[in-house]
Amino acid sequence: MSSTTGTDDPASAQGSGGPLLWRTPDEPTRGPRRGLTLDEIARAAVEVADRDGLAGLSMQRVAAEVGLTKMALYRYVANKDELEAIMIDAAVEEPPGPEALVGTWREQAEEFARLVSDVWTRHPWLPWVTVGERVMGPREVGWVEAAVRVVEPLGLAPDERMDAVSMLFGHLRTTLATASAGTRPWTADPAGGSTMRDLVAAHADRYPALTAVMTDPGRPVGSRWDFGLRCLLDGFAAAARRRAESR
Amino acid sequence: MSSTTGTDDPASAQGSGGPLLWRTPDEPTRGPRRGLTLDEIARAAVEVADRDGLAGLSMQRVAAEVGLTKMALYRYVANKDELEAIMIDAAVEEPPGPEALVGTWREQAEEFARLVSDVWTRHPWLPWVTVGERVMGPREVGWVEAAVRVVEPLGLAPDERMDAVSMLFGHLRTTLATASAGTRPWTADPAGGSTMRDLVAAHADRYPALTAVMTDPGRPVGSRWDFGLRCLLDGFAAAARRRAESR
DNA sequence: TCTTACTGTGTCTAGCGTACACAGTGTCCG
DNA sequence: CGGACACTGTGTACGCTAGACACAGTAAGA
Repeated sequence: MSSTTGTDDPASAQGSGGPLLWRTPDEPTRGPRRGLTLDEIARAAVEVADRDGLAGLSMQRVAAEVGLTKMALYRYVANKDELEAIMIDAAVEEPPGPEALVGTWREQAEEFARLVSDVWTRHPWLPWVTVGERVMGPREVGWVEAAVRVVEPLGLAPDERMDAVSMLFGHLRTTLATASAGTRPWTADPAGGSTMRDLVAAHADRYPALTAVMTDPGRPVGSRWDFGLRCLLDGFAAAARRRAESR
Repeated sequence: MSSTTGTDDPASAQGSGGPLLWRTPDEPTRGPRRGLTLDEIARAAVEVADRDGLAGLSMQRVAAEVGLTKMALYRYVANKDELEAIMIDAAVEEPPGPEALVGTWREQAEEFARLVSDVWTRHPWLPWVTVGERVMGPREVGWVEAAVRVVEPLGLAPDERMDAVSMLFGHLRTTLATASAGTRPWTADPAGGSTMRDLVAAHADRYPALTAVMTDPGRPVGSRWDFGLRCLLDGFAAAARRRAESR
């Protein structure tokens, strides 16, 4: 049952994404050296995704990028999910440390949102892939840790703290995912670009409230981003006030 | 250029998801009658997705469900995206009319969230598929219309109204998408179930803030749902106050 | 009756993830 | 020093996907 089994599986007997993310496997003594490191593969995969999007990411393409056969990749990762796991943790880079976030909790939150936005804009596929049941890597957990630190001064209950962090990430994800789809954020959330505007205009009688909204000239995108984040942080502040009063 | 071309394509010369959602194509006079209606196909597709999830949804499976060959489906829809479009609009059902939402804007918002939650829980794949650049169907637009109506009394600017609606949908999506993945919402957002708890516990020194959060017993799920929505609506209220004061 | 438009079927391609057998390579042990 | 053996990378194969295309059959208009 110990590691003397000498199996082929790079993620031997552990769930996908498990050990590779959190533990450097002990190097084998026998056999040819590996031509690549996991980091190189992760970086290549990130590059492919940056260039061709998530849909263009295939074992084939990544293998070609690093000069390997498709099947040779399976010597490094157990399956595509695990590849995605390591490339996510490679793409998110190092989370901000305590020294990078200063000032009031609100200033820290705004700065944190800006930092996440930076990374997720550099890798537009990130907001799409960081949903659902996954095993997070150490760096990604580090980002969550940083977010929890930011909301700590609010004095919320532990689970409320986590909920607030979830909401913050969710908001950023929604905003950036739709923004990266080439659409204006607000038309995109459950809509689809100018087509939505046209459709609403063509059925103005059915959608009076939307028609009123659509005929508005619209403000610069910057103020939209501010509005959403401000709403959210105001909500957190209200929750904190509520909790402080009830105590 | 008129419709006398007599093409094979069901969505002739128009982008995917276009005409089928918003316009009933004129029935042909010649040739055999169709064995099915679009609605029947949409319902079958919804059933497949409900049963096997989005990953299990393929042209093959849907075709088999309605007793057709895979390729015969392409007589009804132009491609898989269009199939998804019509099945989304079939699954969301009729949006709530003005009579269904009464009381203060806050009560209406809470009721609206409950209604969306109902539908998205019945069809757990819906929160996942209603993102990104798409053409929305009439019913889906109806839900957005209803949401805009709800936030109208707040007196926000038109684009702020739309932003608020986007945030509301985004929040519900995040919450329900992660909830339907079988995970507790707060562990799932950027995490993955109990593994996250284990990982954090194993690296408590690296993640002190998270460790503090994780060791909390946790409240019932219901109060979590309340917390998030309350935060959001408090944020909207604050925005409305801000706007009222500045005017 | 003949033409024509339409429905549904069968065949085919390109691509996907991945299971498996195998050739080559390098190290440790007898 | 000579296997034995563990390891890396390759090639082949399978089942699946979306979709292009050619064809048979059917029904209505000219």
